[in-house]
Amino acid sequence: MERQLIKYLLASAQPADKVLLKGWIRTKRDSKEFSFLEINDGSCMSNIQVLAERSLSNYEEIEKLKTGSSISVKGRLVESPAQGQRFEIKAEEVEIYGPAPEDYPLQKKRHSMEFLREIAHLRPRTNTFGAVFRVRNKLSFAVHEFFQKNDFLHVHSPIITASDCEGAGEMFQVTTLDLKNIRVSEGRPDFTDDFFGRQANLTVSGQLEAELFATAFDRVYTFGPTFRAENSNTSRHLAEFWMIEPEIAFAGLQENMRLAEDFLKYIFRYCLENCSEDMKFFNDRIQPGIIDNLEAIISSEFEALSYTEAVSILMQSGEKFEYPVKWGADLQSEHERYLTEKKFGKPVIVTDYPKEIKAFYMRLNEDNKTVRAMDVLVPGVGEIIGGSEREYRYEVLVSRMKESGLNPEDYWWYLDTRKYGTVPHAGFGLGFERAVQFITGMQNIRDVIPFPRTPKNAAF
RNA sequence: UCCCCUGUAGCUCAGUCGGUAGAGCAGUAGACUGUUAAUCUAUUGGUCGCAAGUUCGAGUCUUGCCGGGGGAGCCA
Repeated sequence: MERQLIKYLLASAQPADKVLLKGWIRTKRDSKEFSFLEINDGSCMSNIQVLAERSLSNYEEIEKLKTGSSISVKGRLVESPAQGQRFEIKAEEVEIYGPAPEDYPLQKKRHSMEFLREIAHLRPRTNTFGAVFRVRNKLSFAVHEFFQKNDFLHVHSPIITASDCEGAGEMFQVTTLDLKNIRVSEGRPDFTDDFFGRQANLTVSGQLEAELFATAFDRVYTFGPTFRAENSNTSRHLAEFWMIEPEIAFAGLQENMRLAEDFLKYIFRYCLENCSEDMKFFNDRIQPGIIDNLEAIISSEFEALSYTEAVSILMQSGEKFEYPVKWGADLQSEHERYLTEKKFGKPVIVTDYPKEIKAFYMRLNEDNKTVRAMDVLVPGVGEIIGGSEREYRYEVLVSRMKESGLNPEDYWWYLDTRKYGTVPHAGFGLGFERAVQFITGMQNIRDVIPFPRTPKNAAF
């Protein structure tokens, strides 16, 4: 007899005589002559109800089973005589794989997210995290599907990088040197002894590599782990996270904005259509209204405005901000919140920021003051995408590097793309976990990644 | 890294003015012929985060340390 997943059993068109299912007991209700076992196998949010009667040969053991135990059930799929479910299983044989003693931490009650974070090895067995990781899975698939349908090439950008300074944040060092017994010359470790013969780090961005490939394949994307050693303690930062970075050649800021908007709408719609049961759970229990919200976003146009326009809107808003709004200063979280949550109530794309507050590789505008940057802000999460049209003019890029205190020689390979057949191009970075957060309504980014890495925390 | 809040039973939490520890769930024992977070009866369970201080007396007040959360910065 072939085992069937619970999601298919529950979706059956009619009863069936012989079925086999396996899973974990979520809860059990006993009566004198029988027990109801609610079984979940992770294939869907719903449990299937199993009726186990005293006539079963091992009923005495079944009766003692507790929440968390793993079992296999052979029996009949029958229409349920009671309210609450269409089908249930009338057990004919119950095999016990592993009972769960009474100290199983996930009892049938509400647990706090903080407590569940401390038992990250068990939390996938809860309703909330089951839904989160099913949605995360589908979302990941949707990312690939969108790009593949649109002729993008997936690039596996390196995780270890030896480029001296990428400038996107503090880096984790990668070394095989014996740190307890390190050879120092002139006050510094001698990296010529190290594995790569030079200092190496975990990547903080695949963008530079994506740019290289875009000059060959036109449209590319990376989707991989990214590492930032910042001492960030917030609900939207991780030390290890997954980033999606498309890069398109023969394109500028307009095409980039269009891509970002189409992409977000596509993956949102994909989740609504393919995770409806889980999305209903988020809508009912985690963030009321999230489904309507996403649907409204899919059918509306993102608001696009320049940094200069954003500053003037903020100054005329009459809002009392903790940090004053001033042209030239970066937008604070409260300013971004006002724009996306209060003023427009939908995603907002802010473009053309002052060059002083953005990275060296962004295309300088004619005014010599601003660069073709874009940030996509969404309600609740804030910045979900950061990107730009890239500076493709060799001389301008070199002088921007020098202004930023970088040594152009360290980037000779990057500069080569501007030297040989340079082309206008653009791209952006999307924080995958922030997208999962936005879609599910989960408040803390640590609860949308299987095993979160944050300062002072790398358990599991 | 900075600011604020918080730490009491396995979990979620209450604990008044400083007077010696409490509920629900889970567990345990039993009842119940269809339950849906099943219900009903009884019941076990505590280094009140750690350390020091004030006091006749500290879960409660003070200080330090540690853990957790929220906000800010860095960004995705």
